[in-house]
Amino acid sequence: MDFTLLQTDSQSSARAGLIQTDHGEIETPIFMPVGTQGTVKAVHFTELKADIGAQIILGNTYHLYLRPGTEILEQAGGIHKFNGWDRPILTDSGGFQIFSLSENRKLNRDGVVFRSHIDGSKHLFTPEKAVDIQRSIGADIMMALDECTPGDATYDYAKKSLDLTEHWLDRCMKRFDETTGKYGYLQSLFPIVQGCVYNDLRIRAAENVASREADGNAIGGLAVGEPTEKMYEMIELVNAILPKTRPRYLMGVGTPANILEAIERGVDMFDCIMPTRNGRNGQLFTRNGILNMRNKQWESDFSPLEENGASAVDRLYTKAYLRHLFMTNEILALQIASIHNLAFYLQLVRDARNHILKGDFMAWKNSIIKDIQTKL
RNA sequence: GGGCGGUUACCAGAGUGGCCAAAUGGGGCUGACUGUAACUCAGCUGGCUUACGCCUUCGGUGGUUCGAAUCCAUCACCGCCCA
Repeated sequence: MDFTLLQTDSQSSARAGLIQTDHGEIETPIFMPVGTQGTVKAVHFTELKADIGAQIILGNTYHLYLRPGTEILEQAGGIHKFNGWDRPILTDSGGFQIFSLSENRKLNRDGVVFRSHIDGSKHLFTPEKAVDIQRSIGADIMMALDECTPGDATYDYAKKSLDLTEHWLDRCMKRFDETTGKYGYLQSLFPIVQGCVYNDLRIRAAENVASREADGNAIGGLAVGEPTEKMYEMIELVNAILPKTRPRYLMGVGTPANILEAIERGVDMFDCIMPTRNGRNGQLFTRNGILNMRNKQWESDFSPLEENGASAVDRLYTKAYLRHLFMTNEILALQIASIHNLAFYLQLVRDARNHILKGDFMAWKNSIIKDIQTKL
């Protein structure tokens, strides 16, 4: 994997770049739709490419390991052959599930034992195994196994958590170096900066990660309960340390405003379930803020979903019709909302990139922030 | 004409003397969702009120009772059966 830094903004830390993988190029800043189980929920790949312009999507190690399992994925010849997505794929390691499924797991220095949310069976994930599974899945970008530390963790907990993540990182890197891809193309491994909201921990974590000279670096453990301003502070702190010559991936973030603020602070890659999950739950992200499509106010609003929206669905369907589809629990509602939201997100980062290249990123960003008036 | 059953909030439908402004489901309104156990979850859904609380309700009217959605009488309407 290669990264070319094309432009750095003169008034901020925003960057425009190009990632090259064996499955194609990724223009940064980029937003990566989340496809946990090997599918971006409710969205076809044809739409993902044509309407949305997705360049890379996510998968999840924990979920793909449980179903369909590595055996099937290997038989298929890797995730790309299995699901038919021929562009880059990034897999999260299962570190987020340590956070989100905390009721169903036990942590120790060796790894994490998950009790399956499907059948209750127990599964040990070690750092080595997380790499092995991701080799079997065949992601272009693999993530190191980390503990996603809750945003409200105490200093003592955050420090112990970081100790564990750093210990696991040693082992992930070692396993990564000892193994190769199974399907004839190169895979990269991104280490992850943790440290919660504590400056000294974040600095230590960023220095540790920077020293690995990985193909790219990630910032994790943000937007998990800490104040938004703290999140921005941590991004600034960490990006001052992470190498400029490598892409920086802010994991799991966020709202449109979060993404613009993070781009300003030098982040290149994003993923978040918001456009898809919130879309399925009736929420539309637009240039003029957030719309809850179940609200009565759209009942007889026959205007397009969004004037000058980024995708075909914006012109094909009216607000009143989409509201009707949500109210009647029609599957098409989920599809339209997901496509709209993802197209909005991809357009947002595409615009950001163009304005960075053009040299007027900050002025553009400030006007957008004003327009979207996100509730978060 | 006779017999039986029924009439409860937007709908369906529990409740058959006090713990009932009334279960539950649907519908409706609003909100939440940040590396996806999520087409999910939460609140509200008679009136006034931030709340406490107060007021008006269970087809109509009139009774019995300390107290009625619940018991009695009667009227109205609906359904089924017999003639």
